[in-house]
Amino acid sequence: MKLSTKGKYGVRALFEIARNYGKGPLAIKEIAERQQISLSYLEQILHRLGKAGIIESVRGPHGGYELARKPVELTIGDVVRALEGPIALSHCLEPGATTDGCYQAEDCVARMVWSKVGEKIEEALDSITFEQLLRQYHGKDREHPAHRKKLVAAGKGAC
Amino acid sequence: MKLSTKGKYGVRALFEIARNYGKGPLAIKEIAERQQISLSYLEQILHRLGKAGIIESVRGPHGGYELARKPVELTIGDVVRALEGPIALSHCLEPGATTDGCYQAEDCVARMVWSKVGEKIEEALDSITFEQLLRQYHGKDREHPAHRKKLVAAGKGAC
DNA sequence: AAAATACTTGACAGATTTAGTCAGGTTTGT
DNA sequence: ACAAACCTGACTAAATCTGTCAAGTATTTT
Ligand code: FES
Ligand code: FES
Repeated sequence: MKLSTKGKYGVRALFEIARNYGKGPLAIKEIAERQQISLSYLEQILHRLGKAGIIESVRGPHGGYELARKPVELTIGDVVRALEGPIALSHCLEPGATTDGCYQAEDCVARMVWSKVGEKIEEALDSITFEQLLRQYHGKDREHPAHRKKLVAAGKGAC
Repeated sequence: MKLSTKGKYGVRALFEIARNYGKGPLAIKEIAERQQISLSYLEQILHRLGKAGIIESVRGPHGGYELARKPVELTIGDVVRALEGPIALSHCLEPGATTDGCYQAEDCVARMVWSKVGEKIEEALDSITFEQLLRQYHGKDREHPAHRKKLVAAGKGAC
């Protein structure tokens, strides 16, 4: 039940992009430095977010990435789904799952369990918008790259 | 955001043990057959559940496993925690996490997010008891080993 | 037009985790 | 004593994760 770094990095990167909302695109290099994420890896992540319609890219000098919608319309759930795939605790609860290799419906005791829990997770993820994050973070500007760098060097724990 | 087979098999195995509640121990071989789980692998799983105080073992002939508490006092959350470790979306939200390599507290934007979501997940998991599962399953006895066997052979999807 | 900036895409590899096997051992009822 | 049944730890193959790398394509500034 851990999140992969993709999801965690994605939220952190989007947080930076969201902070820049309304001020034009933010360069990927800038994001990578502020959040101490490998630039090459970040490219992969941002590309996925682009395909999911969460961010838009502006090419050429002074280009970068910007939010495709207002922070209030972007939830953590959107990001996690884009980066980690659909929230389904079991394979047969995924959207396109076939009946083959699966009890489906009332025959399967476990299905109801994982389905119910999955719904709660989505609810929780979708209840948090980037607007809220921005508001919560307003003013506090203590997450300096240097600090983050030390953490990443330590190896474990960064979220 | 997938569950590992440990968690899924664990719930299925415990479901069988719970069905036998009050009727003495159930042999591991029996469980493995009914749920089509590899016997050797199941040993690992049951051992963990034993260490977690969820089941008790009876050794010797006619031995087996039985629930250590009443089905109404056993939740899916107990099982998942025992088999997949503490529910913590990020490493630094685990119980014994140190401050080293981690912002902790209000400095970290992401912390609140993953913490809040984690709580909701625990809530959902802990709201489902095996009593409920037994009740729901009462009478329906259509999950035959043969059927499950076909599913497992199919490779994907069993939950 | 050329150069600079920045995004795009796909292949690849090392580390880690998962899923499962195996080979013994120990305990206990008959 | 014997057999049924659990106990334990080591081991491995496969999958996934976490990045890296290299060679593109697109856009804007000068
Ligand atoms: S890095 Fe540990 S709380 Fe965020
Ligand atoms: S096996 Fe697919 S719903 Fe349970």
